[in-house]
Amino acid sequence: MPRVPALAADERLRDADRSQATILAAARDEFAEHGLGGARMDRMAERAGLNKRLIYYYFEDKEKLFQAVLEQAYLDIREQERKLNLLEVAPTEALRRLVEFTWRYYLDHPEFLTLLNSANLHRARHLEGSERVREMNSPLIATLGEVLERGRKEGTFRGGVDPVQLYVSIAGLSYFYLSNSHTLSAIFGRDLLSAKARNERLAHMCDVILGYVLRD
Amino acid sequence: MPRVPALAADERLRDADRSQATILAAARDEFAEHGLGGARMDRMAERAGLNKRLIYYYFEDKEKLFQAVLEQAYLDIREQERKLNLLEVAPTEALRRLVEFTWRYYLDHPEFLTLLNSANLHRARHLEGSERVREMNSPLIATLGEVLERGRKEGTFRGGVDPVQLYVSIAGLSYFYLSNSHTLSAIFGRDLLSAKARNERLAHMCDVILGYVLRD
Amino acid sequence: MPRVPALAADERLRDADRSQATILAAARDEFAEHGLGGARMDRMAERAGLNKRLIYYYFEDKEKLFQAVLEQAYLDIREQERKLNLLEVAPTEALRRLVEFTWRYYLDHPEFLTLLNSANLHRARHLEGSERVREMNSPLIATLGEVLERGRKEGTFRGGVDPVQLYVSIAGLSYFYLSNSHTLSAIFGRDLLSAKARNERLAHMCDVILGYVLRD
Amino acid sequence: MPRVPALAADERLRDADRSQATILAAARDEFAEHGLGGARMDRMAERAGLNKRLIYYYFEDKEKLFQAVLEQAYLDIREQERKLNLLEVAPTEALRRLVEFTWRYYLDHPEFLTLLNSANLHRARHLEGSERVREMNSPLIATLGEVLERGRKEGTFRGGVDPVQLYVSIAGLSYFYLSNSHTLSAIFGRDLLSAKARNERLAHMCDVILGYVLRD
DNA sequence: TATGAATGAGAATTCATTCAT
DNA sequence: TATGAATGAATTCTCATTCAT
Repeated sequence: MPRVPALAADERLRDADRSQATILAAARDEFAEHGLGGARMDRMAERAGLNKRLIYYYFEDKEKLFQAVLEQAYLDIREQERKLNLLEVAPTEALRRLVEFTWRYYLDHPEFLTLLNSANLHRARHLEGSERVREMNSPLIATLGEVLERGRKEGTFRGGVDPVQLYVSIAGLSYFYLSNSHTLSAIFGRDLLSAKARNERLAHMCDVILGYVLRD
Repeated sequence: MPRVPALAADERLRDADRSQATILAAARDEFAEHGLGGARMDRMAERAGLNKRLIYYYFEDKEKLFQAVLEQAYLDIREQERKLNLLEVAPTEALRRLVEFTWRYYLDHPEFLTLLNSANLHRARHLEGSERVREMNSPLIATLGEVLERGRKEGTFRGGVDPVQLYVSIAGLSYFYLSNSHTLSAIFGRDLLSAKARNERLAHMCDVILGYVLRD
Repeated sequence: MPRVPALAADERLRDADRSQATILAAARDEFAEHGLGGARMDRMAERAGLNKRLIYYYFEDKEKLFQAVLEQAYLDIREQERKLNLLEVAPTEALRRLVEFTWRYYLDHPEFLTLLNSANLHRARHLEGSERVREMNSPLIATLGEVLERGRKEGTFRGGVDPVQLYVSIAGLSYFYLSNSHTLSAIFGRDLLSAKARNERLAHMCDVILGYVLRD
Repeated sequence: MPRVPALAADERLRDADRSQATILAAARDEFAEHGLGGARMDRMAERAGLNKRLIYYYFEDKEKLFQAVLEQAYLDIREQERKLNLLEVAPTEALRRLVEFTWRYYLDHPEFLTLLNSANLHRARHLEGSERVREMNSPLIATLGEVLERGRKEGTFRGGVDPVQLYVSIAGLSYFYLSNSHTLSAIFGRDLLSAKARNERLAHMCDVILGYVLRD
């Protein structure tokens, strides 16, 4: 005779999902802070407030867990990008929004940068099997291509711009600055993360990207 | 009592130097391939063909070894940059040379990228103590500043360009593309390292940087 | 409150019996393949297609489960032996039947051999409590004793043959050959399980046993 | 300036050998007592009075260690068998010696029996790679074949006896009795290891083997 | 300068078992 | 009767580091 009402099964299900999500978040932070090699399963369990064994129960092993974390990370950024509605504003505005969004996202999600770094250190072997990741990412390039095309038709943008190249450049301008801010700050003896420095960087990047795309 | 005749003092020294250099190279490769957390002292010794104990003899511990590797890496790239003689050619040509060199260097030294990534994952704590690194790097910014100033005076370059921002952008355009080439290739389903793709990227980057600096 | 109509009491029981039998068979195979130490409760559940928790529900723990498996194994072989009706044929024929049966049974039930090995590795502590096992086994020796006695009276068998010794010898001749067939095959570089080899072994064993028992 | 005399290098070597031998003995006992699955690396280290890490240093992993233990075990019994000098005595005496030796050896080395059992549980995969084991074992069969041949020529032995079959029978008669003495004692309710029982068994086995081989 | 032997702390992973329903 | 979720205690194996010469 169950003491709780009929929702029990649902509850249990929801618990399982919640546990998995908690683990995933804890793992993401741990991987982001220490890299794949430096991350500790013990610390993840502690961060999640759950038994270490449970991580293996749900994710099999460290490698598979990392893969799950990566997929989740891409899922998140691409979902946010979709919300920018780049096709509903003027092309120039669309590009500016993308540059700003990318900058903001990397700034707010430093873990995304280090996760990418780890993935690349291991030659993206964690993405190879994943078709989901490719599916997730192609819409972005399609959208960017459309923006460029509309700008060109309108007469504001130059022609012949490859959306993949442009996306990589937009991302790279933010990425290198933020991912390497520690070494760069040490090297150039100047705080690159002060509010002023950040504003300057954003302005610079807009100038660079728009300077390249806009017709003279 | 050694059975082989005593070596001349400087001969022994030369052996010592050679051993250190061998270790450093082995360590660089190991750190580059596996990251700081994933690198194994055992493998370094094996790569170097020397006893593991010797690594400790010369470099004290893993952290210090990583620091030494990093310093060596910066030393090398900055030395190569110096050879570009950017002040002896026209400003536009100087910028183009810098873009090309950076691209080329990252392409030829993929280990440099992963070393930087590792250093940043650990918040550059390996550079903090090192004054040498700052000293190494400032001349580059000074030179770039001079190039920009001469371009501006000449009338070819726009004014108000921060050499640090520009350097970060130049580096970032190559860095992101190459450092993340594995994930990007997986994500966009397109080989970013084919000869054709590489040429296109280089052309694109020159366009972006010069498009930004040149006066319309 | 179950959504399916209540089962008749005996139907539920039958399900319970079936589950227990399924578990027992799965456990027997798992113990036989991996030994007591190497057997995995998880795998048993999987083999049985039942929830792991159920094994504990019915058998309390791994040790008790092993004991149950062992008892079942003895129950089976002794029951088969009873069916030989050794007292209904001539003594010589009875012995030949026992040798053949033992050989055949070990050949068809390799799991019996490994279960015995495991039991002995653990010094038979799984049988100590079990009176059932002794009860099961004594009739065999009694029967064999009778066969020998009849043979002696008849004049075909020599006297003074201890039925326990003889039974151990009959079992041992088959057991060692089959239980160690892998190492022996490896050691002597000759397949001991080919049809020809098996026939030869059976003939050899009959010769040995009858050669010993029969009066010259 | 070394404080110990020039033998140092030898000393060290001997230490390494001694450590390996100590580990091997500890591992043999542990495997024999608990089987491959139940053996604990920790306990081996404790038994050996050496650091657990050292076991991995010398033997790589548990599987390889087991293999080394097995090879050592075969090496030992075959070496002892060689010392029997079976070709220097009369054929009947030679067989009796072999039966007695086998019995004695199994009695004195119960670990040999359980090691064999473990090896067979794992289908002798630990011997597959090992050519040494085959080499070790073939001389025994050759010797036994010669004994049988000489007995036949002499007129005391029957012809057509396969030395492999005979060897397996000799071993099996002792093996089953001793390896399963625990279950057999429990089952038949009679102590099979008392001095009296042991003497009776040995006499029985000689009777069985010689009864088979000798011409009537 | 160079090395083989040795170690303690810790890492990923496993396992029998229990909880809650 | 049956099950998915959860756990604590091991267990195998790894790693940076030190010893002794």
